[in-house]
Amino acid sequence: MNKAQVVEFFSRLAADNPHPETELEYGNPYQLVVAVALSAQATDIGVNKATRRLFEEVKTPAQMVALGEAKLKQHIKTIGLFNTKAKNVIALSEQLIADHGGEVPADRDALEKLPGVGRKTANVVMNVAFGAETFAVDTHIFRVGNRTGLARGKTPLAVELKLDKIVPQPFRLHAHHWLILHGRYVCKARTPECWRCVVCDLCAFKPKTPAPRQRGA
DNA sequence: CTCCCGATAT
DNA sequence: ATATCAGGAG
Repeated sequence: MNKAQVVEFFSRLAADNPHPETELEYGNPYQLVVAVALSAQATDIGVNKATRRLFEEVKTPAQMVALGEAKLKQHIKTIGLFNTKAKNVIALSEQLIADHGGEVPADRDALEKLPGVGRKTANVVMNVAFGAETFAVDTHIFRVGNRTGLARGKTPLAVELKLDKIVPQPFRLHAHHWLILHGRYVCKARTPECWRCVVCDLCAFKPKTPAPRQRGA
């Protein structure tokens, strides 16, 4: 995909959704960190379902530590990997209190030192909470980048670095959300819905099954 | 590379 | 029944 095509790619996704946002629910940067940490290998809908009640009583690291690991597990029991996530969230909260005065650091390296926070989660927090032009490559972006030919790589990090090179202004701030939402609702893992994709003509992927017959159309 | 792990879509 | 879901750590 050449430069003009990349611009066209994002122009269309932007026209489709001018103000893309995360679908994770949170009230402050701390809750965002927790929500994203909980979202590994789980759906945003499933995470929101659990955090809605949790975040009513827990808004700070201190309140999370006070709640305790056992009660936290009960809150997030419906999310996959809940044992390790509960342990990480408690430890992460303790570390925020000990090393950062209970605040979320606006620093990628500091974020990555938090238990349960890797490069992808740190990139999400930097982008959503602090407006940094980061590219958080999750399962959706990894798939969309490789499938379309926009940004190919064998690892999420490789795709991230590729995106950082090729995505121009004024798309850099929201590129990662445009790609995620596109991957979640159109360029799906199992059954990509190419017949209603706005960038299908720019895409390297050619579906074997055509658009389904619509009733009355 | 393996393990972690419930809910949902296909 | 199985693949997939805003991954990270050992």
